[in-house]
Amino acid sequence: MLDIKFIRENKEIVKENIKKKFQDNKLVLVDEVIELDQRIRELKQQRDTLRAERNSNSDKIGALMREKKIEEANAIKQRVVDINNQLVDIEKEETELSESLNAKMLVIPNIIDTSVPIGEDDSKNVEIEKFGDPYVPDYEIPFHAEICEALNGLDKEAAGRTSGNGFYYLMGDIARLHEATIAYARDFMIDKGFTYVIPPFMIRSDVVTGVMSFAEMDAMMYKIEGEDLYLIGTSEHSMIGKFKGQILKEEELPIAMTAYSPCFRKEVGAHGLEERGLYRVHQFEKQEMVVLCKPEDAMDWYNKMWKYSVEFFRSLDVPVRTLECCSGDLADLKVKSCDVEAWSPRQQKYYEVGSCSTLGDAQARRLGIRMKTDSGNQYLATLNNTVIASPRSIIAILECNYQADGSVLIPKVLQPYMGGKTKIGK
RNA sequence: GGAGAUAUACUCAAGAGGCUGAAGAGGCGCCCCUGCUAAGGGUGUAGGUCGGGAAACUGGCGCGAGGGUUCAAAUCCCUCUGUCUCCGCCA
Repeated sequence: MLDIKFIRENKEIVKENIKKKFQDNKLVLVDEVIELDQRIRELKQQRDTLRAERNSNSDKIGALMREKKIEEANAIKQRVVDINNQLVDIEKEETELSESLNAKMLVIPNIIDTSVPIGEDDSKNVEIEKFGDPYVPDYEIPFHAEICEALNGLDKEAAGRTSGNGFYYLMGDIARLHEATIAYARDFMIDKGFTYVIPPFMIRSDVVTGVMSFAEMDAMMYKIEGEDLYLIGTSEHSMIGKFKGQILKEEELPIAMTAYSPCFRKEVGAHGLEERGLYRVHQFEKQEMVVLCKPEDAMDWYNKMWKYSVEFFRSLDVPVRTLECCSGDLADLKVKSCDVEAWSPRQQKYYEVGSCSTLGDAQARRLGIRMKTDSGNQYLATLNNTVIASPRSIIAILECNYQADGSVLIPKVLQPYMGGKTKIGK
């Protein structure tokens, strides 16, 4: 969400930005928003003048009542009743226009960074850099679910019976590997100076609607029946919700947190979950980075954060690349975003394991997250990035460490989290 | 889940329909005394947020949130939420 003042003063920039995102159908919104804003401010003036008159009259009534001048007081009362009647209409129009303004403001996209490549859809995303050698062994690597099953580590059939498609039982060393990656990710981020946080895994509807659109909500969120609670789709929901409506002190910033949470997603419209796999499932666990900082520091944090992801996967010996999101593929709230993709020696291509984004101050403006400064309050920048999402991430570990004999070597950094084990299988 | 208490500005805290943008204190500024620390006295000061204005200034809103009653609500009524205490239940 942009600042209405910014739109007023930078109409052309906002329009240009919409074009860059190939959303020309939204161009009309800019002028509509400016007109609405103009009209609303006029109404506000009228409303406030009337209210001021009412307030001063009410004071007079109070004074007259004390002096027991009932007649005079009653005459003024009638005047105030008239004012109140006028106010009803003005306030009604103001509310309607404000709602309309707000709805339009929500869909005007955030101003993207000048460095964002221009392109219509994800086919125009740009590979930025590769890290590590995308190695392909001379023996065949099975599908990850088959590796797991061969190691007695996965039962999707049973999960299908208990919970349906998109669920899984992880077992034995595979379950332990899953948990080890999360624990290692947690400690990795703590070492980088991030504060470890375990947030609520369910949030109320007012928080949900604050952090996402209704369309996203329908497609992602599970609702608890009979309660005003939703299962979180990512810890970002409760982590950003934590600060909703808060005014922070400048000296508290930046706030760099690494949150653990299970994540629950309906994945409606994901066109059928990949049945045998762990790639897209309804339930997974994630270690996340969430940063709140001053707007001027956002780009530094952004660059730091995606590099942490790269460093993290490289410490597991998984080759990765960074893929920058082009303008058309960038969500409306985002200023800049890139995916970190892991190498799959089986498919011989990279696939997404994490996503790093800076939202500028748009998310904070929407949620009222501010910082107190000497010259008034300022909206903060918010950023988020995946450290690791498992079980998706263990696909990379399994494939990259698969041996010809069917066993899987455990990356050195994970071994302490696996009780010293160096491999899974014989 | 039951019963009760409570929610006021950076903090503590008064307030019970109009004279309250909100006493008082801490805090903060300046001055004095003392002087290794701690403390004491005097004096001054602001207050959140959204509009209008070049500015001085000015208006609205605002006392957990949302509604309602009233000419007028921090104060009365309703709903919701958080926190605390007790009881019950349970990882």
